[in-house]
Amino acid sequence: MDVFAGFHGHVLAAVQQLKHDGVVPHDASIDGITLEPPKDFTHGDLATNAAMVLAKVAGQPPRALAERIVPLLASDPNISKVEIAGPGFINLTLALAFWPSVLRMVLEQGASYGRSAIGKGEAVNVEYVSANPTGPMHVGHCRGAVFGDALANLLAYAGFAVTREYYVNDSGAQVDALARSAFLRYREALGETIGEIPEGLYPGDYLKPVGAALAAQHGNELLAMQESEWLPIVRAAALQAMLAMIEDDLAALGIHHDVFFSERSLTDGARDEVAETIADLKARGLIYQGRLPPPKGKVDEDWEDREQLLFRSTDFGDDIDRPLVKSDGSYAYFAGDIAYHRDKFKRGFNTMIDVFGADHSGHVKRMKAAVAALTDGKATLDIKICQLVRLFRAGQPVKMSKRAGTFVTLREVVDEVGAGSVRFMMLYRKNDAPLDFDFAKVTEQSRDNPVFYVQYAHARASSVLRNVRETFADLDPEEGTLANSDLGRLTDEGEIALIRRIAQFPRLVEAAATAHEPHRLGFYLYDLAGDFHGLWNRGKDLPQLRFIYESDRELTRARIALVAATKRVLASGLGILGVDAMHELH
RNA sequence: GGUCCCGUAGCUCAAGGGAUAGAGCAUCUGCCUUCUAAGCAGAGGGUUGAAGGUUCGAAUCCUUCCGGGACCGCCA
Repeated sequence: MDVFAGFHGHVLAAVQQLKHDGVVPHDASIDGITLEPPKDFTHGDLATNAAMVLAKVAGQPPRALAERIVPLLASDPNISKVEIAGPGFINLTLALAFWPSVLRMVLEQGASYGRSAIGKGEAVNVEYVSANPTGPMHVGHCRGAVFGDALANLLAYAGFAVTREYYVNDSGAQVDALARSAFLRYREALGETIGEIPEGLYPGDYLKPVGAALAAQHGNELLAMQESEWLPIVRAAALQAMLAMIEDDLAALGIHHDVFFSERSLTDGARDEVAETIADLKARGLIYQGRLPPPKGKVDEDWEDREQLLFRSTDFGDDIDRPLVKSDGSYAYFAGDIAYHRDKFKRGFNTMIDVFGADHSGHVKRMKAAVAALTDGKATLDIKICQLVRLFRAGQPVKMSKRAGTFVTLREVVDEVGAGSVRFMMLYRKNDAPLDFDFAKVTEQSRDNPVFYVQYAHARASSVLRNVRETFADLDPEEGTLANSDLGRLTDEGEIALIRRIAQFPRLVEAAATAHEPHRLGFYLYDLAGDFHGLWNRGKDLPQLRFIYESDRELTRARIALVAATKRVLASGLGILGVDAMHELH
């Protein structure tokens, strides 16, 4: 829980008092009132905008109103100074005696420090990756995969009941093409010369083992069958192999899904979920037969003006209504996707998050429209778009071409720089901004490489905890024991700054989870590492500031407690990002 | 043509509607040989693409425009 939550309560109580005194109307909204650490610490430890928010309804200038609030806050012994500043901010400076309580909390709570209950156990479905099961994962899938996984971690940490889900597009032309490709490999495995893989099929070597397995299992009996007979058999085998490969690739990045939801299962079972979904929409009056205007701009040769089954998605903010059935009578992909999201809702998810690549940004409006329509607005769908990743090698763009077979697989990237570095870099940027990934940069040992910088801080903290015994053999660097140190000995500006940063962690987790923005955690960890390294560096010139200070055992003990708390928060934060916290650099 | 995203220091990027817009790199000026580790400290550097609007307050929200990217289908 937020270590500052109690102070927010004080502010609200003060406002309540003003209402009681008739200074502020009773029905005045307090929603906009915040109490948060200011960007600039010279403004104090916490600042509230209460006076500015209430000024209008109270009919008083903000600063005058602030004058009324100040005395109501000053009585708290943990608050050493209350000031009015700028346009009407009320700045609180916390008593020096407050900070030890924060450290003690970190050390006592250990891995739980920073966990939050704001999720209230609410079920959240995070769907990510969902790459077509027709081949190995390539580097383009990396970002969405890592983003979705870290977001899921973050939400779980904030108290949501998270389900990690992968939508398997195992229905449609591309998996039939996969089956035909595998069938060629099967014939190849039986000794046939198959020559070049035809255009439109998958040429990769990764289907050879699938062909070989089919040959081992079926001998040449599939050869005698019609395509309509062998295709389902080969398709099932190929899909299974592809999914196993994908799961393996994801595991290399530390990613594991709870549910693999088959698109085919929507129509393959006893019931046709897509038909039910369309009937559902029809019952709501959202389905009609109609014509769409031809696409503007780009001339489409195949465009055919025809009457078709349309979903009235424009009622929910989409740009045009969307067709659900193709001219050959089969369902459009979108119809299945709606049925899938309807299924999520039926499974109890009122909060859904889809992580898409930039190439799917066009689907956002229609998907949100569908969810709004089918759930009467009871469910929310947030769609996070991950922009492109551009690969560089020492500043030079890496050229990739699927045709030339020079595209980089996810596995290659992970093998070269390590899962931790890949994950951190993929998260060290807002999801909706493009990202440059340089192989050279992420392995560089410098401040310029945030992965290294944060890892190094954790390793350095670990090292201090290991080494303290050499000076004070009886000093136990275990968290629970350190919590009893005389933490009031920590009075240096740099030490307080570090504690202050550590104190931010819980609220940062909550803010990042609420905004669905895991990247904030990456930046926070970089700042935290910076504070820690900075303090270390000051000990270089000033031995009396060193963590291990030979002439003062109790001060050392307090400082070791600070190091342990720093290490703990670094480890927790890295854990949410899914990055290993290293105890030694190598 | 339309939709979405982006535009912030020389470069790469931060910044829950809050105060004097912050980091790293690069540049400049000093210092330095390690509590095992990346050398450190300081300085300069900005009309937040432009113009309007909303409000106590806008990089952030709205409108229009400019520039860059992604996308547009009865594919999946």
